[in-house]
Amino acid sequence: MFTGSNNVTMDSKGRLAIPAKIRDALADACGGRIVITAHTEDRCLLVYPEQEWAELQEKIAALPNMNPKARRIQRLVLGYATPLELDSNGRVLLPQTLRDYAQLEKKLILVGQNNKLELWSEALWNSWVDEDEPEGDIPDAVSALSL
Amino acid sequence: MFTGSNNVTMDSKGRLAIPAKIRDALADACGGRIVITAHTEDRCLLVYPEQEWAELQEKIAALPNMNPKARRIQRLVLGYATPLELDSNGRVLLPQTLRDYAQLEKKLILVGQNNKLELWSEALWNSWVDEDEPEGDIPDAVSALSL
DNA sequence: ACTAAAAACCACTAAAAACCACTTTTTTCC
DNA sequence: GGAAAAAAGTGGTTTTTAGTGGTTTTTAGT
Repeated sequence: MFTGSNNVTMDSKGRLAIPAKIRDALADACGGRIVITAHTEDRCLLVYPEQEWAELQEKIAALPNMNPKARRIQRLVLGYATPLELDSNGRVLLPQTLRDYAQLEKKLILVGQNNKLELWSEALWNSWVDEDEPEGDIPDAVSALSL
Repeated sequence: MFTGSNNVTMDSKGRLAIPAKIRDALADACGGRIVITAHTEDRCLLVYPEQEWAELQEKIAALPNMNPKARRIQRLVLGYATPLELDSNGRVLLPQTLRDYAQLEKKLILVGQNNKLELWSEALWNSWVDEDEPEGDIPDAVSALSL
């Protein structure tokens, strides 16, 4: 399980060093075989261990694709999904299209989210943290929460 | 299965180099024999392995063609469908009518969508990605999703 | 038969992948 | 607490492969 956040840096070739602790967790979870894709609701990337991804991929592929909302999710999630492996120094090379989608530059934040990780541009992460509370319905499960 | 997206360029003759990884996947799936046609809901092209296309073609042909929506789908999908082969350098030559339909210029994006690929003009892809969320019904299967 | 366009072929350039070396930080042992 | 060793992170170099552009040959149409 992944928790906690890390500052990471992307070099000029788009290589990203995975922090050693997360690297170990990934080695346990999936032998370092991961899939990175787009988040549909925010401009950030999702990092999945291979098996986690396989389950999600099936669910997404099964959505009714004449529905616009479902088609949007399919296009983005399947369309950006890229299997990646760590190089000999524990780095991954992020494809240009993923860098573009999440507006990644040098300074990034890698955020643990239990079964996956999120990868944000530091600037977008900070402005998301500063954002006002979202409007709209609050599900019962959220109202019932007690931190 | 096709996932992930690639920047590709079309040269002045309308030739399009298929990225090596996708080329390999296509070689497995269909020996490089593909069919390209129009997408009915967006101005982009669909790239199918031969067998996938054969199945789809039957379904489309079987639609009730007194219905306007069905007739539209038939005209576009069957009408633009073109079998193509890769040249010795792994490129396909896109017919002018397909280029026109999808407003393809030099810079394109090739997007994996599991059993097929989508080919977009980079400009149209970017404006689609930036578009607001679609209105309308959200299927239960979508609401229940958790990325 | 001649012209024009399209297909096949060939050569070069550029980008990606693998490799290697160095710097900095952390940990352990004295 | 300090020094040494190990691990982690960073950057650059080389090699290979993929992508790009141009040239020639064939085919088809007039």
